[in-house]
Amino acid sequence: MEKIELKNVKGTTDYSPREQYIRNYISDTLKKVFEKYGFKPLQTPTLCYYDLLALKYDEENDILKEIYKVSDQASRNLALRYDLTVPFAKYIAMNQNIKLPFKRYEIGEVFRNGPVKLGRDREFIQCDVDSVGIEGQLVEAEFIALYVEAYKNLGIDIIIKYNNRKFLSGIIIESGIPETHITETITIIDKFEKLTKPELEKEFRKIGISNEQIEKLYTYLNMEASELIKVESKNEELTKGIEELNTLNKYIKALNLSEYVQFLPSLARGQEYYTGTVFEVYVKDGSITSSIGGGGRYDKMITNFIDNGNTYPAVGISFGLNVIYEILKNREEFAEKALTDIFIIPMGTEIESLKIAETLRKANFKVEIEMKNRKMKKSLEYANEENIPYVFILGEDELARNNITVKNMKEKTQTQISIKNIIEEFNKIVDNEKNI
RNA sequence: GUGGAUGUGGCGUAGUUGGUUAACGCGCCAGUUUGUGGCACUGGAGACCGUGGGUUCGAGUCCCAUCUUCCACCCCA
Repeated sequence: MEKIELKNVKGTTDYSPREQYIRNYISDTLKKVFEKYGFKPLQTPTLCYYDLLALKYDEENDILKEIYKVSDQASRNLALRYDLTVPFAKYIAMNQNIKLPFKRYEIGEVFRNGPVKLGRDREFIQCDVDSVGIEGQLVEAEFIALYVEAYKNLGIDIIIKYNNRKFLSGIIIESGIPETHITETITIIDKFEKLTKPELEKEFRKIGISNEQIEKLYTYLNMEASELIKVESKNEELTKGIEELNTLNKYIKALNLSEYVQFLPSLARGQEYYTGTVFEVYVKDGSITSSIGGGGRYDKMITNFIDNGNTYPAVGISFGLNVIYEILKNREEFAEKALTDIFIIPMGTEIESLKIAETLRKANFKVEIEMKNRKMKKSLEYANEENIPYVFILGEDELARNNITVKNMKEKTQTQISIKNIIEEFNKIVDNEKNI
């Protein structure tokens, strides 16, 4: 047999038990919060028809180049999904009997055949929470509350920056920039925080925006949330955007969320499909500069996708699982976390040990048994490396007295407890040590 | 896609101006007497020096190509 070189496909990674434990912890924590807010789990296939994924786009679009194409034995043109939104829209289109509003979350693998760098794989997990069929800012405020609670449960302090796309396109029109330049202008505005003023002006001028227009734009981009009420305009888009922002602000205040949010008039988010409120979540202390979550309202996308005459207003947010993992991985609680509670070392008492293991497992302990006939020294070394807090030793001596030795690895103490009352007596030991 | 780096046992590295059996740390395995751990000591396994060509009496060390990984830019999640 020929030897092949072992390596992972570019842009994919293995996650070790320790790493995956943390990743599971993150998604478990998030799922609980999602369900608390009434979002239901939805699972869609990773394998799709290529035509479904390409539907929204023309041949020129970059995203098409990033789609992994595959085919089956019948030569069907298939592809791996590149996001969770298209499958979500597809699900709604295929199940038009579902009652709106519909709220779902999905955590799943998506694939993009694009550039690879730190924190950006070609196969990665996306975590999306969306509601469809609800207009207005109430649901948006609830998404902010959800963000706050979710990150609080993960122990991460955040600040949510928000803006409104109608406001954004409104101020562009108000500044006298032609409507044909809205998208390009937004792309530049998105860099507002990153670039210096001269750099920005250079970019603006490149697409033909005059200095006067730039100045006008700037007065809006430097605005505070409290100043929005004062703005008067005949521009319908701008008026609507401001109205939505003011409504959202009202809810934010009422829900006591003000300390977690910040109005940022230059926030755009890349996607063109957003139509109203947009959010972006950042770590409060700024230790990580890229966003750790984001989302917004996209009222047209599903509507256009389904195209059956009904409207499907939608709001959705996503969580950056990878960057959350990067934040959590160095925490001590995970580094030293024991994945097993009890390690049993049988000394010629394999059958009895297995029975005891079953008893302990029924009481919800995570139990491992030494299966190799190695020296006790080696077994203890293993327990030590794995940070397993308790080792049970069952030898002929103990068995003769119906006892088992319980060893506390950290305190280096050990005592014997009776096998018959093993759960109670062990719990007692654990409780006592907690009190110390 | 453009530009720049990188590639030596499982991991991190050393290998001087090309010259006999490629070194070190960590890890791994075994032992330091019998059923007790994180230390120490002793011994051991493990590398076609990314791959393919070339130069040379001789290459991990020089040349060419190729791949891998990484870092910028671009683009985005």
